[in-house]
Amino acid sequence: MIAVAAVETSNTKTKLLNAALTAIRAKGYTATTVDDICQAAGVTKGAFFHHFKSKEDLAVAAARHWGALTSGLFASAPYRALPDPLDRVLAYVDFRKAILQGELPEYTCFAGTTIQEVYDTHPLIREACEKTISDHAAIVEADIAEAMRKYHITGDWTAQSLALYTQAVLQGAFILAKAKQNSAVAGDCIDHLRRYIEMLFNQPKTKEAA
Amino acid sequence: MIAVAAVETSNTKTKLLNAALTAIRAKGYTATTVDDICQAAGVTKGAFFHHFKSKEDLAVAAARHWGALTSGLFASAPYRALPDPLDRVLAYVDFRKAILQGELPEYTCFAGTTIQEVYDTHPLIREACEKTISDHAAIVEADIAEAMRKYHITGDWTAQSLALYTQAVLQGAFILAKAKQNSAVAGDCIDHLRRYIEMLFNQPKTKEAA
DNA sequence: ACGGTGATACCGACCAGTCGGTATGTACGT
DNA sequence: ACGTACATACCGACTGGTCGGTATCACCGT
Repeated sequence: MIAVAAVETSNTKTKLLNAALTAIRAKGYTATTVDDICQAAGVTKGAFFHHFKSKEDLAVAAARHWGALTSGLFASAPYRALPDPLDRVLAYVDFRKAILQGELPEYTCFAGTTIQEVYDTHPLIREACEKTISDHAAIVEADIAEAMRKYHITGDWTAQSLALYTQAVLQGAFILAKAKQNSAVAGDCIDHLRRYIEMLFNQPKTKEAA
Repeated sequence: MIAVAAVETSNTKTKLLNAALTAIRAKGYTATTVDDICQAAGVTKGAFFHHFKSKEDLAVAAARHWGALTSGLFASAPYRALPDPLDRVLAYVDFRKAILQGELPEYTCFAGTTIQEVYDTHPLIREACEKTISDHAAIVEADIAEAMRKYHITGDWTAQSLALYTQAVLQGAFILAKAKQNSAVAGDCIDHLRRYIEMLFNQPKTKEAA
């Protein structure tokens, strides 16, 4: 009962959040109107402003929602179970490439897209988006750091900078995919990223290695 | 006389174009109003619509203007005179890193920023931005291809894909810089990119195909 | 030398529509 | 009775774009 009630009460809110993610990824934050989101979610404006005090407030919540969705997705991905940390890093990259399916607004990053647009005008949204990117990078960083220890890799770079680099490549790959309207160019970028990581660790591995 | 007249007549237009580049890079396309641009350029709305038939028309012109500005910048950069193509590629990367000065709207890419926002809603703007990126990448690609020939480098990647990869890294680096509001993270990304290129060209001269 | 003509560049008040946000009302579980 | 969760009607500010008008200049027939 309580659980059902909780689901019921958050249903409208979740629908708004999901509608916001899709709409903003397709049209951008400013061009997406509150009415757009309400219509996509199938609720009225009154419901919108019942759950969010402003459009900006929704965007901040949507960024957190995005973080929760993605962290769930990666935490439960099969590659997480690989015992070798380097395998996990490379399988993460492969997983990111495998995700490039469907239409652009479906696989691009809400946080990266939104930050570009509002970093200077909406500090709260910027912070929320930054946090989802940093939190995600931290997970990759942990595997990289473990792999560096295991394989005694040292260089004039850190696990953190490499983890952030992976995110930069992905974000940049999305921009090229949007520019050229095809995901193949993004896949090529991810291939380069994988090759780089293999070279850094001096041991090319095939996707089947496990 | 003719030249002076030409400069005079295009002065207002150029001021609008430059104002648009700065404003849109800082606030995004949709959030930037025609009045914003007019005020920044110090001209009236009448002048704006005398030179551009719509806001979208201005954005397309601004993208081309951006392409002209950047292609001039890189064509006249000192590194262009280096005799060795691989030196030119690496010096290009160094140059991109050296550019990371001042405030974010000053060194980020108009084309990449704008594409993220309008790729799905304004095809003409998307095309214009895509062209500036592709044209720029083509210059890098030429040096990469020449370096591959000179050093007999072959791999399961092409000069074109590596050139596009450099652009993806740069675009992604800008997103991280905006997210974290500092340019150091972008510099670290460019360091990784440089290391990758060095490694690709330091491989054994003949490499077996995978 | 000069008035007429047309083209270009620019001005700024104005308009019709849109946007984020609010005010008010209602249905309902407790 | 009362708070939560919506729904609907509406508002004022703002936006992209228009339109009638002005200033300047080159050109041209007389």
